Amino acid sequence: MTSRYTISGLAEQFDITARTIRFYEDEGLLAPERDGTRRIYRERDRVRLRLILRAKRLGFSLAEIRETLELYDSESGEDAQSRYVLRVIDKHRAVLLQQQEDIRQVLEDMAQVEQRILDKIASREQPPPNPN
Amino acid sequence: MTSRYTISGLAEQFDITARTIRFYEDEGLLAPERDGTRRIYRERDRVRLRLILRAKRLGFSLAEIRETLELYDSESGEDAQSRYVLRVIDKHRAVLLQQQEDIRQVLEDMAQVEQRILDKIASREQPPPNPN
DNA sequence: CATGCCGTTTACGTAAACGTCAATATTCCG
DNA sequence: CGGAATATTGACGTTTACGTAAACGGCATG
Repeated sequence: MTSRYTISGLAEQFDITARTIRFYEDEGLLAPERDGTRRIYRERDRVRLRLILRAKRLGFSLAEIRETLELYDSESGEDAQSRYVLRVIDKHRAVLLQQQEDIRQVLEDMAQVEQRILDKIASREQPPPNPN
Repeated sequence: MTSRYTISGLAEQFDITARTIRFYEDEGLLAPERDGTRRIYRERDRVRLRLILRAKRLGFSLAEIRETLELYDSESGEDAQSRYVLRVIDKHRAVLLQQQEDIRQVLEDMAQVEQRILDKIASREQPPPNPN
């Protein structure tokens, strides 16, 4: 019952092409099992793919995503390695917080443009009351 | 006193290269004045550039950014045009909200990885109390 | 058995976003 | 005024993230 997926199945689920999934494998982002030559994707592959696409929507490169996945997955046996990972996490967090701020700013700008337009439309439907 | 900037000045301010700024101009994102052959950037160019870089940090392409800037800047004289712009704004807003959600998810995942590591470190500094 | 239909590998093509010269003005500064 | 610094326009190079096509294997099915 350990759910198995075919490449075209996964592609359909995530609305991407099989080519894209194979490419991610070439780039070391996925490593599905094989049934002979055929790729077989398990649940963990699906989770990974979801993470990848999420990061992509935020504008990260496949190289960045791969490195991050490797790092976070690493057992980080040694203490030094653990502390290194913690520092990287902090850096990533900083980037994400910057993005949150950027989004806030853009939403704000958009709201202004929207308001300007709404005002103009309103001023045509209902001519401005003469402040007399 | 209407502040003027040289290309290298702007480049330094935003920590990008002059090449990048010229490229944005080629792509129709900027249109500075000229003093003979030399480019002169005013405050509005600086604001525009700031917007551009903000959108870039969110992963948008220069083409998308250009279209958006053109659209939002357009006087949108006709009513139909105005309503179209409003619809586009709504679409953009949806993308940004999705990104906010993505960021939340990634931050959550990161926090889990971090906690896992912190636990491991702690378990080495202070061996676990025997639940006896 | 022929014929689709997936799936696989290999390889070349492509668009985006600059980097990197090179050659040629301009301008600034002692 | 003359050299260094800065700017400009090509033009070609590069990386990323796939698209697209070719050539082939396996299997199910009418």
